[in-house]
Amino acid sequence: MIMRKQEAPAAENELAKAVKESKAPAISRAAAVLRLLGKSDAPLGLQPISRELGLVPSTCLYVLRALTAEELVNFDPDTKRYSLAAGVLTLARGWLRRDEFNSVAQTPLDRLAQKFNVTMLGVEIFGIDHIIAVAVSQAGGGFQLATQVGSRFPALISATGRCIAAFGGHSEAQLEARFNTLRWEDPPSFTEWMEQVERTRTAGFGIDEGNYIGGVTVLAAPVWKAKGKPSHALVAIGLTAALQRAGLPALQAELVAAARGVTEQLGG
Amino acid sequence: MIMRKQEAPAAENELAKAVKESKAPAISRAAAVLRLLGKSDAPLGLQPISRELGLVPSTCLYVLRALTAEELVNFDPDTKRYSLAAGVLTLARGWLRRDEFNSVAQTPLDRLAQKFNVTMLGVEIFGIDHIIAVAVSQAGGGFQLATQVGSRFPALISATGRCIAAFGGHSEAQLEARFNTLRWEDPPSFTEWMEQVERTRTAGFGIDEGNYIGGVTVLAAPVWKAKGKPSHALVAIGLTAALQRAGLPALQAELVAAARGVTEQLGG
DNA sequence: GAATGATATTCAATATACAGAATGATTATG
DNA sequence: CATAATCATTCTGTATATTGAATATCATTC
Repeated sequence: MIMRKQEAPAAENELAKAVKESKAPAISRAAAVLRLLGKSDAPLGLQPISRELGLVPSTCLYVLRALTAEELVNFDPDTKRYSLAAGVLTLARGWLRRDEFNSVAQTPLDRLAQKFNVTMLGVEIFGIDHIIAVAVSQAGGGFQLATQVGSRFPALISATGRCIAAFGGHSEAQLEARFNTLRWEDPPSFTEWMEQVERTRTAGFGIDEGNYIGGVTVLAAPVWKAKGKPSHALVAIGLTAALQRAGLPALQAELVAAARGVTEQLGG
Repeated sequence: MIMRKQEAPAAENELAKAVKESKAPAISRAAAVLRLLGKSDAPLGLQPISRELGLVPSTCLYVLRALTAEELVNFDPDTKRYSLAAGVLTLARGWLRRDEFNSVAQTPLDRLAQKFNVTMLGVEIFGIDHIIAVAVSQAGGGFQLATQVGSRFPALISATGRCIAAFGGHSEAQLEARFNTLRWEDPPSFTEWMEQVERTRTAGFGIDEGNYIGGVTVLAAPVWKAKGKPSHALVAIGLTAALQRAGLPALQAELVAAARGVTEQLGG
């Protein structure tokens, strides 16, 4: 009996390509396993992992064992389930310690969060594909948001997206293709959005008023590490109503000024 | 001409062993590279990396390329230097999101940090070898300490060490061997220390008064995820003088109570 | 500015990591 | 409780990842 594979799980195709093209395929597999375990809400057994990633179980087992030996993965011998281990935190700490943007941006983020009682993010931009929150500051203490560091978002979403569209040097065709994949709570039309992008270019900051999340306003100002495309952005997030009381124009001005300050400190 | 290798760098021997014994040696190499880049204060070129880890340059290059493709490593084409990339943050976020201890412990940590104006840590215990800070709370806002998540310490150091010695079920010979490798600012003798360990066993918490760091008092109370050895600990850190004013006995009692509460929530 | 040293990168032979089948171990089911 | 079904794990031949030498590229020194 001959059967064709019914459908390939999302992660499988990319991974297969990465494995083929790399001269160290085990590393691509390992990274895929780590990401899968990071996404999963519960520890996973060998089979679900290998199935989801399209890996041969025996190969997958060796990968998991190697990762366990490196303390990047935890193995529970009773349930035979795997999960991320605390070792990944140590790597993250190494990154935080050394990232220039992170150390330079933290102070202004804290200041603006305090002054305007908003949540502030510093994000790193990865082309037109996605952005990652690399620094967070939140008024009122609440430490739970610290875990948001490392969050990934589509590049073109919300206020940061308008900045990337405005300053990233991408063609309108590219932008539209990407734009159509986005999920908003209250989506703007592409032409509306392009107008806003145009305004972002002249104003020097992007604004999202309830598109991404209803009742929430997001501001973003680009930061340059070097000439060319912006490498990072400073982001302010607050309830639309509260922001209007706190003085939106003042926040806009200070956000842009802070982004310019960070850019200068980074030598951009 | 025949030459013997002069001396093996610290990391090299362990790595060589891990590579030999694993069925996925590329993963051990990748992990070693990531850790090296995490420790380094500046981006590194191919040669320094391969030299330090005892890897063949071409192999090392392939490892770095694979890690770069996975966005765990950044490559600067101008300087040809490698550094950690923000991808490691995303992994860490996956861990933080899902770790049971982390989510259960954060609230009591925040509460104690506020009430006694101390820095609170939640640490995960990795046998007699080392511990990793997995949660942090600090009074007075100061966000810079958030980057301390992921820090590694020797298991037997300071107050946590007394807990691990008291409840970990290790033999005195094991303990003494490890103890002798520790670095303290004001080292206790082994017999002094064993007395303190004994007291820790009866009191249910460990205390370090200026041994680890002069003028700083550290308290630690063990947390059990399952019967047997403690899996985590809650740690309070403060200036000795300030702690005495704030009421050390009260903090001790509340710390032990909090640890017991966390243990219960974890089903230990 | 030529020459030297160091570095990154490609290339071809081979030791070995990996795929797939076979075996144990464990859990579900009638 | 027996039997099936699923899962984790060991085993073995082979495609290939790794190695070490060769080449290319860059920086440094005289």
